[in-house]
Amino acid sequence: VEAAARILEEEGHSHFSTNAVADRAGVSIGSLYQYFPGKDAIMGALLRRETGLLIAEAEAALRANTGREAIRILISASIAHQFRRPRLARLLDFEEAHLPPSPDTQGVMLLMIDLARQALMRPDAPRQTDVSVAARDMIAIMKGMIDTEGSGDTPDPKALQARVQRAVLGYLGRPA
Amino acid sequence: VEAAARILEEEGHSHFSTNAVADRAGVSIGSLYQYFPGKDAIMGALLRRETGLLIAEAEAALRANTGREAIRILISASIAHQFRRPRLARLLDFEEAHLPPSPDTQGVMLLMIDLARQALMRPDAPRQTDVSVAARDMIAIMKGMIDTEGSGDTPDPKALQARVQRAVLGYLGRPA
Amino acid sequence: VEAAARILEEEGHSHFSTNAVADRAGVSIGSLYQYFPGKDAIMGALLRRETGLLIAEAEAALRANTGREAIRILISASIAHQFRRPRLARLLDFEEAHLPPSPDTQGVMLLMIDLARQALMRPDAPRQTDVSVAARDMIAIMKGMIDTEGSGDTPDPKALQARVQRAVLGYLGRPA
Amino acid sequence: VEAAARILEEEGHSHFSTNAVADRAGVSIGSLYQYFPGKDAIMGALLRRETGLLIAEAEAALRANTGREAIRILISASIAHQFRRPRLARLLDFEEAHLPPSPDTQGVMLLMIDLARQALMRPDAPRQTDVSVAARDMIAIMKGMIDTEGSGDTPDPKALQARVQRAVLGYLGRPA
DNA sequence: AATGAATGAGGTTTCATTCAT
DNA sequence: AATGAATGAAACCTCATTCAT
Repeated sequence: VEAAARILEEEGHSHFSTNAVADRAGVSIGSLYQYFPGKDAIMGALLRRETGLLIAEAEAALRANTGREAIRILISASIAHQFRRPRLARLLDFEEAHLPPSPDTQGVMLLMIDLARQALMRPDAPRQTDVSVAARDMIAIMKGMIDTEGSGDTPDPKALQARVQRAVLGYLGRPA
Repeated sequence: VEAAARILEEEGHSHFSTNAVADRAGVSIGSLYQYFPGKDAIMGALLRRETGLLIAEAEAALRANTGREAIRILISASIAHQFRRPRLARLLDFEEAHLPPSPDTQGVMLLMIDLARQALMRPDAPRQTDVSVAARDMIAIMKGMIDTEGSGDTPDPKALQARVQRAVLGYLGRPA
Repeated sequence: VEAAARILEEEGHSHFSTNAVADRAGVSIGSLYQYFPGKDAIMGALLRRETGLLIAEAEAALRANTGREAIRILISASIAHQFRRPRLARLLDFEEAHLPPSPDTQGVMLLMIDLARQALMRPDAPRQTDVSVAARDMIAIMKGMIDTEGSGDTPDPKALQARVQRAVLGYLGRPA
Repeated sequence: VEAAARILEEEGHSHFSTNAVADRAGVSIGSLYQYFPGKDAIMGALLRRETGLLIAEAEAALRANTGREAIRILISASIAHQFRRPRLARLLDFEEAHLPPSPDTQGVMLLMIDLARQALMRPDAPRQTDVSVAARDMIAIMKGMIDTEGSGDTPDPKALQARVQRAVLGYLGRPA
């Protein structure tokens, strides 16, 4: 799985082949197929591994004391996720969107939206006309900003966090 | 080029092959190679063609009377672009981000950011500490929201325009 | 198709691969796939080609003047088929029996049985209690004897014809 | 060996792999290779095991009182063999014919022919011009009919025995 | 200028066999 | 004696590209 991750981030989507993964991992192609039923399964395992930490951190938002705190956690979890392995995170984002839907892999975006919705229903959160739509927009804003910053070459997580919060709270605080 | 577009939006990335494009276009593969040096060149031409209208519409922002009007135009141009051919726009977005960077193809994002910057420098626009950063964020927010809405199945350009404006103006109007 | 035939008869079933066929035919593997959609299609084409003459000759039985003459024709067509390319005929027999059933390829045996039935319904043919069963048995007897002789090393079509006729007429002439 | 048999008859020739056999047998692939030198050896052992009973029953023909009785025994032994495990018998038939010839495995047919010859030399058997040829034809007829019936879906051993006897005795009783 | 047959590197996957444990 | 992870040749097939016509 780590071999797959490295190929994706260092060589890009088009060099991601089962042979390349086996080579990188230092095992034979036959061994690769003893642990994964096929190419997609490798992608799937990588996706699950990479999103695992994001999900775990994002779910900490559920245990926050306030809605604003929950939102902060969602943002910082997303930023941390993106900054751990920027190129990889972006490529996997695309895979997630274009893979055959499955509860296992397709769900990160939906889960994030759901967490956002729960945060927005806290009493201290800015009241929204349609919480579902607001949650979706919120995640979309975060994603857009974090992805864009991630592709730049002078990433600054601290500053990014401040700006994303500004955007999200600006959106939420403004009447629809 | 139109054949390439149709294959992408109807059959997806994995069916996009030079032979398929030639077939769709009703010409021989040989002829295809007399007009394009290779597969990437076809993608590039499509990318330029598709972003052409977006750029033209977005540049109308330069001729707006006010900064707010310019921002509205940038947003509506982006939404119109996305809604013209939703699937195609999303796929090309990915290609744009992952193709070998070239001034020709990678430039749309940069151009949009530049237009946003000019809009933010109008006297009536909300004053920003760092106009370049704000312009980049603004475009990132737009992109994020428009892309996400585009993947849903009940797209509503009018409502989307309102929400994107809410997000952008919310961000811009809030102190950094 | 001829390359496929030669591989089967000279090297056997286990050496029959798309690469081997392409090699034998003196073309690249890519070219092979421009003419056949897959491995099975090559087998299918070979099967049709090889059984074509058998069927044509066997159908001459329909135009025979008497039932006995029709039977003679069925036998001689089968023998001629087997003696043209003995090993190939035997291997294709197996393929026919084990390929996914399709009217195109599965039908030879059934067609032969049907022709036999029509022959048995001629007025001069030995009367049978159950013509369908007799026809099936008749073809089975022919097949068994011709296959066995074909795998020997001193094949003698003339003598074989006489013996198969003896077997078939012996069976038909004997009360059930 | 029984695992091999089950795979062949339940899943067919294409699922017959050493790993599958080991799995079915509930042993490791390593253990399999301690008892059999290779894949072919497994096939060979199965072939010998399956033909063992056929041979034993067929050899009872030697102890029959009359030639006609011996012939009846040969036929019923063959039918019993086919009906015990129809699909398996047919698949092994093919293997037998296409494996590298060896006295061990290729011999069943020859043995049957020899038994038939001995039966034909009994005083009460229909006199034949060439006993060897007649014996070979006799076995070929039996094989052809039994194999064909075996591939149908309404097998009836009793009726088949009657028809095979009719064919064999019809052949033997008719002047060459 | 147009054609499309031909090419072959390279992709995914299977499976008979080995060998360190 | 038993295990099963590891191997890699080889199978099927695709597709970007070339080039003689």
